Amino acid sequence: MSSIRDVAKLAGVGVGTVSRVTNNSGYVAEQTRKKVEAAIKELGYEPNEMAKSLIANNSKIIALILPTIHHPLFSKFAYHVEQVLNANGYKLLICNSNFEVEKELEYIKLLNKKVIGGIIFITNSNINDYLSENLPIVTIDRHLSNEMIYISSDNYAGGRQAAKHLLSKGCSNLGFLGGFPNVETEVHKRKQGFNDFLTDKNIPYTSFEEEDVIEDFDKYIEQFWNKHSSLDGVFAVTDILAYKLINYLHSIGKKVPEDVKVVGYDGIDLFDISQTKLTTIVQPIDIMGEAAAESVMNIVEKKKVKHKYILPVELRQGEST
Amino acid sequence: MSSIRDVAKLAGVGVGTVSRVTNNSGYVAEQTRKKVEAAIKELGYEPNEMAKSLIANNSKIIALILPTIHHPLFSKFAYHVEQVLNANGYKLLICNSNFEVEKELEYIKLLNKKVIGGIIFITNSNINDYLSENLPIVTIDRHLSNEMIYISSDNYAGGRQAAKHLLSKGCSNLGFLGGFPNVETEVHKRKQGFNDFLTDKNIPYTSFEEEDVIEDFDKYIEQFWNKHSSLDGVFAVTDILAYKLINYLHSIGKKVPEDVKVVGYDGIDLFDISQTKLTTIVQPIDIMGEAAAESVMNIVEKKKVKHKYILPVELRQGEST
DNA sequence: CTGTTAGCGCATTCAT
DNA sequence: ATGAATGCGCTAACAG
Repeated sequence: MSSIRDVAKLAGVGVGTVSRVTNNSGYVAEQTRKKVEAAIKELGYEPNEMAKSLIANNSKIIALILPTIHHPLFSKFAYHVEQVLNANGYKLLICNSNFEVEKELEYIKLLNKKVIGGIIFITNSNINDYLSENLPIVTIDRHLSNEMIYISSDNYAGGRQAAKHLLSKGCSNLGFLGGFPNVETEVHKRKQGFNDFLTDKNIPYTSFEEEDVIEDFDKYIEQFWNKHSSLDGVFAVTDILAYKLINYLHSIGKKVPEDVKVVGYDGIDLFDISQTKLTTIVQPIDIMGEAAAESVMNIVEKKKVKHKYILPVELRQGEST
Repeated sequence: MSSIRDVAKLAGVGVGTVSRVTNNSGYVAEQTRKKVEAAIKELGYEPNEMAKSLIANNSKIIALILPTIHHPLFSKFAYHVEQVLNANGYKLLICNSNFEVEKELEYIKLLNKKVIGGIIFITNSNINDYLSENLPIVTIDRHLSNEMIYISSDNYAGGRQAAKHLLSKGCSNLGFLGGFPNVETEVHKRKQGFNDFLTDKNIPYTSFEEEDVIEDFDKYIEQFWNKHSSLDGVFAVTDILAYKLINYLHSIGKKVPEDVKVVGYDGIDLFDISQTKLTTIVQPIDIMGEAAAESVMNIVEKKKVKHKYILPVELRQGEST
């Protein structure tokens, strides 16, 4: 690979001039520019980005830390993040944390090592203690500190809509199927919205959650139904839980939506893979990804950043209610 | 952020010594090492990776170029690639090409710019002309040149198995539902295997493919069925096509597998989202990801590399046959 | 307008 | 065993 000096020599100019040409900065005579460009072409010269970053003391690489990229919601999110970043000359690094704090911390270190310039963070870990203020980090569905930018869908409104919808469909025995709320995330507000809507109307409902993470989801669903088999309307906190519940109900001879109606949350894309279209609260995951990308870039470039994005959700009518 | 000089000053040693400590290279007295390590801790020093890469003239970042990360097969592949890379101190960059050649070329340039050290490539583009030999590139399902390493599942065997399976299930009117084979990829061998198995036995079948990429997949499926509505056994070249076909058949009142049996190819993960489990040829996408990651790393580190990985597939019996 | 030079943070000789 | 000096490829400041 040829360096800036090779180009300078071939073009018969100084390295400063070459730098000015490749960066379109400062003055350079049209004649000289032509000579330099010719030399660049002849040598197939490409500026070494490492050297540039070393001087600029920054990196145009953004890391996306998430539990696993192998999840339809996250991979769609990642897609949109990458599209926006790339349009602005940034690159996207992916880290599957698998919920391991050590791996998350490792990537935070890359911030100091200047490998990456910023982080978009989807996590349930308690990493507050490890984070100093004013780090170029954007979190999703998580309000870590007052300083930190975060983005989420309107979980609270979504919970309310789910309750309202189930009622409007004639359900009288409502239930909430939650996950593992061991950490305080914005996702809790789904339940809160659901609860508040019903409580305001003095309508009782049952709730099922599990403090400890359970490996076997099918067992989890079974436990849920064994305890609450009289329900005729369920709000599942994620689409995947909703689908699993529907499959379970079918397996025990219950009909959806006739016997039980189910509403999910997320709006994951299915590529026509599912036969029953799920009624669900759709997050604008594309917009969320774009907002996340723009926010990190703004932090990195020290521009103004909105501290908080709460994006509107929408109920999509499917065949499960 | 503190630099190596700050550490040297605080520890009362030269920068060379600090370098020797952080890299565990050369001799350094136990006493001195302790002093240096103390200084490092006190300052929270992290070596600047940019500077290291500049000297080493390499990058421990690998790029994965694929059509879109928002596809269940690719995102699973990416997951496993990242796991292996990360275990070896490498990082993974994601690029959604959306089938655009320009974007693919842009990332190949990053190789020269030293931003990345290698590429794992999933593409249909004709990029041969742009690629010089001996680039640290591994391709998936694509045999670009004799020099280039490639990895794929045993598409040919998969095609044969699909044909054999449909016959064994009693189908007598077989069809192949293909995609857009405008470029020569290993995927063609799925059809070849299917064809050869049937031709050997003198069993006729019909084939449906489209040269130009069609945006509307549903229309594509409809066209297919309108032309070949007498089929009772179909091998769809991908799972997604298979699912779309099944949904279409249901919509026109056909029963699967009673009226028509369908076999797919890929074995994409569904997280219990689908009710009908598809019978399909399962690619070992996890192993493929791991092999891809190991291959690029070996190229980057100039170790021995196997030129070709053809990984075995397996038919998974579902409810669609 | 352009050439020269210092220095980004680090690894690596080379004396000592 | 260790400190000083040199240079990786580049940008920015400065002199001309």
